[in-house]
Amino acid sequence: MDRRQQKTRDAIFAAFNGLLSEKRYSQITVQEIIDRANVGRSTFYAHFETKDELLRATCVDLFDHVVSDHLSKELTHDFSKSGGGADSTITHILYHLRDNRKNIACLFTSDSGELFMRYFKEYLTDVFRDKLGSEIFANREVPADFLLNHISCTFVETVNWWIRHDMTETPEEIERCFLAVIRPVLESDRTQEVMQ
Amino acid sequence: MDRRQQKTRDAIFAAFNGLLSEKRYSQITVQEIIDRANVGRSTFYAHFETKDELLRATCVDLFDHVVSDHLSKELTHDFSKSGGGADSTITHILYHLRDNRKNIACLFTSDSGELFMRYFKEYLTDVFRDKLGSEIFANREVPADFLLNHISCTFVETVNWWIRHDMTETPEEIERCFLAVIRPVLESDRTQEVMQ
DNA sequence: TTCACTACTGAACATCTTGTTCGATTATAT
DNA sequence: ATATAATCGAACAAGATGTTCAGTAGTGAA
Repeated sequence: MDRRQQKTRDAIFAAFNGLLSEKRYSQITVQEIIDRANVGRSTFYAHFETKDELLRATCVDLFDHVVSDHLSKELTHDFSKSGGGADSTITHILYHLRDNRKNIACLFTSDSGELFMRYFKEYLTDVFRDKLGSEIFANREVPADFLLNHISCTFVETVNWWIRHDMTETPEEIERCFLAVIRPVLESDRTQEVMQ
Repeated sequence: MDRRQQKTRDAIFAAFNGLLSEKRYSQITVQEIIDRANVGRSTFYAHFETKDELLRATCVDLFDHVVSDHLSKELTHDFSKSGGGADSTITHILYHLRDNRKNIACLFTSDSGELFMRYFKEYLTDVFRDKLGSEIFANREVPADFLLNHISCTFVETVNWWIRHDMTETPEEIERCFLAVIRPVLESDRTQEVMQ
């Protein structure tokens, strides 16, 4: 990729991130972004069709950064009775989220929050679909995509709750909360299977 | 209240609802609303400071209409093992939601969806806090407000999933899905209490 | 009915935002 | 060195927001 493109893109991201920590998303104008990024107006629109697309791109970048390191691992282990704890994938993701607190908190709060959460959910749903063994969703009382949706929504809402608490809890405690409301669901059906 | 005020307010709500079923929230302008409501520009701003406030007021009206009939009942029964089914409060709320499908679906989809869901969650959290016995949240492995948040988020996400499925499932099936992911959580701790 | 309020009207206005266009300029890769 | 691609930035049309204000007309109470 042309260095100029990369530079422009980086400058826009940086400007946007800076602004995002100062004011609410809907208050940020394209004008402010290009002023701070020091790029021409037409250049901005050559890179992003709308401000929402810039937000989406920002989110995807962030998710990739936070999650990608752990994508190689299977996630199924985390949800099993024996899994979880300090070395689990989920805990690592939570640590990453806390490290990126400055960026993420301002995306979650204010009025970009809803969009951010939607993007986060969509991203996580894809991750969980790929990385959770399909047998987890099989033979359930509820439709597979309902359960998948429930798991990713619950994760995002858990993180959201954490951030609203200023991330005072440790990642381990948050994982415990998350698993406390997800595992019983997965196990309750397992029980049924055994009982059948 | 002055009849004129009420008339104006109703006209604005009606116009807004009509527009909401035709186009996305962010595409709707104040100009269109006042044209259709047939009120003066300054009148609109005398009633609502912003378009978002109008949306919020619309949502609250809707929630009250959908939920208020059942606010007198205790909700705790729904979550118990014996509760639920055709005569439960939750099923009734789901029926109401389906009856108001035309209004609600267009609030859920499109770009008002995120805001709508936030308002819905806030509203439901208040309802659940008041109407669920406090003992449900006591002595849990997870903080009470985490659990409360989880329940209301799960309900809203369940409804959201339902609407994305064009409400093809029956309210009873949806209640079953909702309870299938909530009850095991409430019971898993109960088990712990017994084991203690 | 009268009368003091209160709400509505609607045009006009300043201001801001978006997204596009285009000729000139500058950096890049080979 | 040169063709190519990216950027610049001013100018523009279109349209939205929110305010102001003088005039008009319902409303409720006496």
